[in-house]
Amino acid sequence: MDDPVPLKQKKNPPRTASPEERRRQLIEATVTSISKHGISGTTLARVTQEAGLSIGLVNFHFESKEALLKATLQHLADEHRRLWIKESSRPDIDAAAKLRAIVDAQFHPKVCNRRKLAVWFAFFGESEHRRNYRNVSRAVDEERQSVTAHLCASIVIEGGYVGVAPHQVSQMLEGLFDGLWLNILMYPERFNRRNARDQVASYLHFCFPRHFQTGDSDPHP
Amino acid sequence: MDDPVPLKQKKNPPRTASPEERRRQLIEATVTSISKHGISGTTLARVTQEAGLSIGLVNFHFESKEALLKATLQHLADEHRRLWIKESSRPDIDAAAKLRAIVDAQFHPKVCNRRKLAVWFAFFGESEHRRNYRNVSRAVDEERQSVTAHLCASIVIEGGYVGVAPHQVSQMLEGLFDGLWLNILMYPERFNRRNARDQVASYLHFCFPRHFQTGDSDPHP
DNA sequence: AAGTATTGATTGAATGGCCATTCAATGGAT
DNA sequence: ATCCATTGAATGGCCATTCAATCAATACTT
Repeated sequence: MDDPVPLKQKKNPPRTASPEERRRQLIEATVTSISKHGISGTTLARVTQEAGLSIGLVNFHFESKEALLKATLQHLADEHRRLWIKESSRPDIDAAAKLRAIVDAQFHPKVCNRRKLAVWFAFFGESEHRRNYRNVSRAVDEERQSVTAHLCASIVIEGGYVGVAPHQVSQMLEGLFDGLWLNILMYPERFNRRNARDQVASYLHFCFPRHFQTGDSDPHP
Repeated sequence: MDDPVPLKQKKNPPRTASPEERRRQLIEATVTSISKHGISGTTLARVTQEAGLSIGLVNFHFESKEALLKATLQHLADEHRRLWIKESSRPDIDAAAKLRAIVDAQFHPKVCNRRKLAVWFAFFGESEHRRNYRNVSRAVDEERQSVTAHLCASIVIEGGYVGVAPHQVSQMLEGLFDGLWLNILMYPERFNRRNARDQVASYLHFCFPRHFQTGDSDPHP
């Protein structure tokens, strides 16, 4: 039983069943269900129906509903981190461009859409799930703030700005990100990705006028 | 809270109370329960136990759990609105002071504490409750943004500021308020009322340097 | 190749627990 | 005596989880 299995057929054609594929399907269905019905309205029956699978599969591929939720959160957190890391790690751009990339990632359609925002705020909404969120995202959140703080520090030095505290700017950005996300989720007619980005841009223009131009887009009707 | 009445008598607390009083008690208990257990963990059994009343009372004084939740939200919204309206309506202060008063109200301990923030975010977290939130708070939220926008416009004229769009500042403030609330709720060691206020102050200092000094406000933990 | 065993994935009915709501009975005030 | 407030057991519905049975794919045997 602990013998290494001879895997000469690694390239097996898709079996009628899949290992990781099922988990992915279930997580995807969970995101959809949470965005429509909230966490408490997300029953295993709904998730599995959404995924087109039978109800027993959740406790087979995940140990419990709780574990499914945690995996869903982890999935979103990974996806988000990958996005801003990728864009802001390019060696060919300067600090201001990297900071801009982080902002853009925050409001990238892949991450910042009502379906996924609903999931984030679902986890923010109950203390039990907030604990999960902290476990999963605290390090990522702190990492992002730390990175932006360093970028701000570089920009301050580069531009010789005075009276701008990098750490404070980075904390402000963290607050803004979450607040604009909430506004987009809550009042989508008044707030959207574009003017959220413009808001942030206008703030950065105040902080670093020689590195950030003020928002270019037209006022939304 | 505590009555000066002798405590250790078996039947001393009034056995029947006015409907208003009972509603208040139940709403208070609901806030406590939601902050501890979330909305889905807030069962009528828990609420009534917290209030020291029997379970049947909720459906007597409110028509349903749903109605109790709505009333709780309304209660918080009213309390919040009363606070910033009161402080910012004083006729003896100028626009900048009024704007400062709105900011202070947003982070006043009576409103901005983890117990009540948890309730707000509980309602943000599920689409069904978000609908309730919108019904109850949309007008208030828009009113507040409108008021701050007008105050910003006054300040712009007064101070002759150029390149500052009042509406954009007010939208930014709305975003900041929510975002800082969330950060305080989520990471209370890194974010608190005071530095939240300082964050906002530093932003307003950028916008209106001659009207707002950078965060040197009186300590108010 | 064909047949058989083994392992792993899938199904959904059954189980037991929790919950909002109801309501008949009781208590207390006027 | 009447009316309103209060109580909490009973009801019925929903839900996560379990598990025995079933099915599919691969490995093993002849």
